[in-house]
Amino acid sequence: MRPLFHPQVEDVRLEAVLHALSDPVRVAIFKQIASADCAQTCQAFASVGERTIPKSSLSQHFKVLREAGLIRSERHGVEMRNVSRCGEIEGRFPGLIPAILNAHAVEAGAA
Amino acid sequence: MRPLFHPQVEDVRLEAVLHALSDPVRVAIFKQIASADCAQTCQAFASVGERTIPKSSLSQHFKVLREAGLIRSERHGVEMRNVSRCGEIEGRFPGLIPAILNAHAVEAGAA
DNA sequence: TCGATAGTTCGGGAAATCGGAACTATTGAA
DNA sequence: TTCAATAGTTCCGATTTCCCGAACTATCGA
Repeated sequence: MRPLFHPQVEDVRLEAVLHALSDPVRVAIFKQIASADCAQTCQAFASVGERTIPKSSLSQHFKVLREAGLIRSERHGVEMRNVSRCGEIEGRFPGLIPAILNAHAVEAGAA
Repeated sequence: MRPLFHPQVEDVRLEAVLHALSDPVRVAIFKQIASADCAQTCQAFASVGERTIPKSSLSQHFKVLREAGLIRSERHGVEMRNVSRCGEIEGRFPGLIPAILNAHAVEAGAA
């Protein structure tokens, strides 16, 4: 099991961020992590909306979010704790994440 | 040749917008269309940076941007004129496009 | 040491992407 | 008109990426 890779803030690529958030499951995960006041485990997302996500897929989704620089994952005992890196990204791409989260909210509200 | 499809503003999906802009060729195209003061033809993007883009791929890229609601394409004689729909999208997802274009500029500047 | 839990990795089938070749639409000559 | 040229689109096969079940790894608590 190779160690988890987290890019430095200055290496975060816009392309990777947009790609990571262009998937409904991943935005849902990211949104919850970004708005939670405590770290979220992967397990917490075994189902998103009505869909059940197999854990291999879930693991891949977390990897994409992590390697895009959107979240930070740390092992604590048997589980993984995920926190958002919104603050750091805000420094690099001001307004980007808030605008995306807001757009997501607009869409959910209007639909 | 089926007619070009343009979604209504209220049908523009965040997911589609982010996906469309998560490709380097497409952001480059969109950025130029968004900042141009006159309509751009597809032909104008036969090469992006150093790469030469085959026209079948170019056509697909324009289709993705168009169906995501980011640009409007209109046939004028033998050529296609493309303009951005930034204004409309700003009404639906405030701040989203400016934040993405700004992030793109940041990246190009820092690299 | 064993069993349980939480994730990761592997591998094969499904879906999206790329690009060359053929096709369509429009214009401007001859 | 017909023909050639230009600008895009569509088709289709090859490559790449994505999805998810099965097997594997790591850590903890009996």
